[in-house]
Amino acid sequence: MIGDPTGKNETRRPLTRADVETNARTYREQVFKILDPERTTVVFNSHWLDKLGTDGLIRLASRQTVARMLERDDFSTRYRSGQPIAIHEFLYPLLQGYDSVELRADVELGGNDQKFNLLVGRQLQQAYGQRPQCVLTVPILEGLDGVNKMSKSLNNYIGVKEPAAQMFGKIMSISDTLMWRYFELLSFLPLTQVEALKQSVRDGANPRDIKMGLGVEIASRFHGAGAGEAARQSFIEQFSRGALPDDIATVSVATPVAGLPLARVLREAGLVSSNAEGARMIGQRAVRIDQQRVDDKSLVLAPGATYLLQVGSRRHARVTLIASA
RNA sequence: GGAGAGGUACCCGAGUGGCCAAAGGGGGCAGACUGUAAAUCUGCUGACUUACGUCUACGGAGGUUCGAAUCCUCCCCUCUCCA
Repeated sequence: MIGDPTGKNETRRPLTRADVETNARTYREQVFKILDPERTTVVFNSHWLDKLGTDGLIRLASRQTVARMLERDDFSTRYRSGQPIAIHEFLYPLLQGYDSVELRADVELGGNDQKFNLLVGRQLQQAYGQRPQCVLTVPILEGLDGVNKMSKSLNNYIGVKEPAAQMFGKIMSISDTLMWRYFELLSFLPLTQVEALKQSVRDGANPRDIKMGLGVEIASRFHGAGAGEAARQSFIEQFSRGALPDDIATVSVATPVAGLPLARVLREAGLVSSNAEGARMIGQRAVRIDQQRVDDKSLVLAPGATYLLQVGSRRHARVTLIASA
């Protein structure tokens, strides 16, 4: 119920039990996209941490010093700059390290931002008379923005459960520079081949096409080879030729006989978050009905018809206006 | 425990009685240009309303005032220095 303070330059608030359970469910779904469920055991550290009690916690805490804690970069930064560090944040690495003790871990895998926590695990294992685990860290992948690490809360991520077309599209949206980083960290291509691709771009190849290759590889990995190639095809259809995606959501909107202003229809269809935003989008010439650009904010749509509505180039819905009493 | 500084929209940050739905920047979104790249230019960026306008919002609760982000009281929180 303690969030990892890693990388956060601010105090982390404790999570509720319900938060943890929902998160765990999601993690499980995601990780089994990659790991074999038959050969995987999922354990909750609450099994042993709940039993720890005040006594155990104090014993555990006695194994670690404040000086050592402050070696950690984000803690020392915050400490020096006078920002608060709550005590429970010190507990996090301790408890995570204790997991290694309980599991008698041989290897712990984590992002390189986890190095400190992983090393605490080694130290605690030694303190409890165990052979310290090996620690394997991997570089952290930057998110789609190329700046922050990929994270859901920053909305700069590609989800492992997302449809192939969406994965492909997101890969295409990253910058040409960032693409190489994704090649290194995500692609199974040997680095020598990645280097060869870089050279080909320097020799005049269109980076877009190289990026498509990456998109196919990623989409295929989670959805099968056919799906990756199909994603590439529909991407070309959609964006290079201006065609529409084929998986447009269909929505019904209850409409009074007198009709509903376009901005509200957009809101009801979930294409914008408020009527005001809808009106703004219309004003900015971002809205299309049946492929026709609309800039009349006072347009009212009558019930009984189905329209293809678009906001910008990425938001579409097929909307049926159903007469309501 | 003592002294001081501060809490403004997604973030940073200006604003010390009306011209404030609140400067400026960042971020985001949209348009142009493109390759859903980068760079650049332009616009938008609280909600409801076709609109006039109404409501909500400057840490919280009260108060002063015709009128408060701005003044007063109490409370909460953060930071700095000292103990």
